Amino acid sequence: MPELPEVETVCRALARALEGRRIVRVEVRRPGLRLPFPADLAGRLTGARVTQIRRRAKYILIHLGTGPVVIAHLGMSGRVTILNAGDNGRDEPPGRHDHLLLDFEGGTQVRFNDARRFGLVVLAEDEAALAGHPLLADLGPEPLSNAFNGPVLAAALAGRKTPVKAALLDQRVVAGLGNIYICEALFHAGISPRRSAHTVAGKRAEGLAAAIKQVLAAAIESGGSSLRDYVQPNGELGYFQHAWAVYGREGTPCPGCDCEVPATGGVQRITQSGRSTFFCPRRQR
DNA sequence: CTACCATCCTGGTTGC
DNA sequence: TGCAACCAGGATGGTA
Repeated sequence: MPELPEVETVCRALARALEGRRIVRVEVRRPGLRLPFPADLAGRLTGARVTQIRRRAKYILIHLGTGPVVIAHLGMSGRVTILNAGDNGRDEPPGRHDHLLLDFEGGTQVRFNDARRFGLVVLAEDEAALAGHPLLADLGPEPLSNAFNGPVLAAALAGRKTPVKAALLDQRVVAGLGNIYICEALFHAGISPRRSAHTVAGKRAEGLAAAIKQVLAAAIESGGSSLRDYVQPNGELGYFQHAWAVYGREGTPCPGCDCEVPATGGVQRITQSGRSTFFCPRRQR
């Protein structure tokens, strides 16, 4: 589930539920995920008050006043559930993949669940150390910010011979995109995922930057995309998956030109960088 | 420096 | 129905 729109949705829900509230209990249920949990994670968080929750790229940042900043990433399968006092399941015991539980004053509990354990939860010492943290230091611009536009994108792609699809997966080019939204943005921009990255310049880069912003904004508006049983932290389904033009739609007619590519009968699926790419070879050049 | 590949893990789906 | 193979939203570290 978690590319930028899903992480943004999670951050907004966490901010609404937790900002201003104090952590009263922390349960760490395994040694770590992709990275080990910080030493004494429970001790460092217990008693702290959440001052602000923000997103950077696909990272969730939980600010604790003058204390450390929690840096969390959902990986491929990470989920966050917010359970308020009286909610269904609030008193159920944690499941096998509920690795971290945070209890807040007022009875709210946050569960960090991650079946595949590709996610992570680490700490930056304080706000001053955040930007320079190794996980964040090399990230490219936020795609929805003014710092990201056609010329900036073109500059980041210049000199790269790799396919533009692969370049966009590189978080140093632009932060927060993943496999799904790259396919969607390339489709809306009419650019082939196979096109060499450095040839996306000028007007093409303008169009791609605009398509990225538009697709991400629309997805956030829809609460993100639900894959499998992904739900927002409040239990609601995101529904942007119904708006996908090409992702997961191999063999269906291209919704842009309504063409049926003779060889395959519509949207094609290829493998790039070991991942599935979906596109319309007629509309995307 | 770029580019490609394997790898970390579990679970759901597909195909025989 | 059973079971094996394959596939999945990400990121990194090694090798060429």
